[in-house]
Amino acid sequence: MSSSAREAILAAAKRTAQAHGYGGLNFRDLAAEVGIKAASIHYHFPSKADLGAAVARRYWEDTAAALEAMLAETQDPLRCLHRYPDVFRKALENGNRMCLCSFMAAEHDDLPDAVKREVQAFADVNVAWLSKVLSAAALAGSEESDRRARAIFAAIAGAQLLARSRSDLSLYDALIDSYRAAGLLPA
Amino acid sequence: MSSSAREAILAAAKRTAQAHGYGGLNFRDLAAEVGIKAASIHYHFPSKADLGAAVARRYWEDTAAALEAMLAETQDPLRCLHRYPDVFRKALENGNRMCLCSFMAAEHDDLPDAVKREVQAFADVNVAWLSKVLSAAALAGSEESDRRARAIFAAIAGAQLLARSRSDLSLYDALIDSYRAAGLLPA
DNA sequence: TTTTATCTACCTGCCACTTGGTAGGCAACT
DNA sequence: AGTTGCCTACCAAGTGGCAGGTAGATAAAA
Repeated sequence: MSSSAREAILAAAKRTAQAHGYGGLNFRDLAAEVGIKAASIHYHFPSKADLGAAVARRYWEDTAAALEAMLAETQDPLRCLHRYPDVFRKALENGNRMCLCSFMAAEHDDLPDAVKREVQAFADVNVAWLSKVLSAAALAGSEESDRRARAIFAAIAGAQLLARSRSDLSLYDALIDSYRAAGLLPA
Repeated sequence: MSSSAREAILAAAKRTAQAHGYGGLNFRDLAAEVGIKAASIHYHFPSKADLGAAVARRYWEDTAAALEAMLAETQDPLRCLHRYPDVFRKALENGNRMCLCSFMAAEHDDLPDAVKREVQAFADVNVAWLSKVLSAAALAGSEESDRRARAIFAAIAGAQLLARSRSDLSLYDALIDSYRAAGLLPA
């Protein structure tokens, strides 16, 4: 396997960044987790910025693929919309982690430009998908669906953040319920 | 002035933490900003955890006072509710910063317990105030108002996070508008 | 078929720098 | 005399990153 180490590094870095952010990434701990030496990571990712950008890029690529797969599978926009919060729920289930790009959004001022771009791409991917699904479900006009999509994305990110700060998964569920009750998400 | 340095440290630490989080706080830079030496900060705050907790505590105390003042001044719950998003907008206006406690919520796993407690207190203060105002405006039953308050708080935190990641203040305004259009916030 | 060269993927060892924190001193005020 | 408030000087641990080496695979040249 030529790039198994590279994949292992990406996977470990993703897990770490979801719990400790970009600033929490460091070559030594990452190397120990993968089972190689710190300097070897520089072979695959010359600088920390390269690593961070690669992790964030992989993150939104995976998310985009998962969302498209969900849509292709169910063929039901409303059902997809209903399941969308589960995407963010999974991170909380997995050791009270959070969306890598939400964390990095907070760290915005300290991110290399290449990383910032990937973080924005994650938001773009989510908003575009939500907008498409909202339109398909005929829940909003094509102009309004874009703004609604952004609102849903931001609200869910906030719910995840609040739930994480309490280590309380049920709080996340309650917040999603409240969004539905308030009309932000379809009931 | 006995505690002017202490106050200056707290103020500088607040500004820094709003842009770089708890992890971004460091004694050297803080001292330089205040005009004293790094070691001197340890006189006022023995450890970084003490400093972080003090900053977070002061943050929610100030917020609580500002919210109560707003309520006392206008005497109009609906008007207060309408102005609530401005509290979070101010951080963005001030150098694209964000709520100190939202940032620290992301850093949850790396926070000393004392800091975590103050971060939670900030959320409690906001939710309690919102809940009170919602009830007073007769917009929700006393049970429902609590859940609605949490939803509003989380959604606004998410909006701030997203707007910050784009350095786009108008995006924050657009998101608040969308929340109103969707019925999460009163129009 | 042996030799030479190149590439991959990793290693050891080091460097300059930053981190939070400590020890001890000193001058002013009470 | 004791306390307050700050200082200089230092430290151990950790940071990202770099220079240089090496074992093994591949492949072209002799």
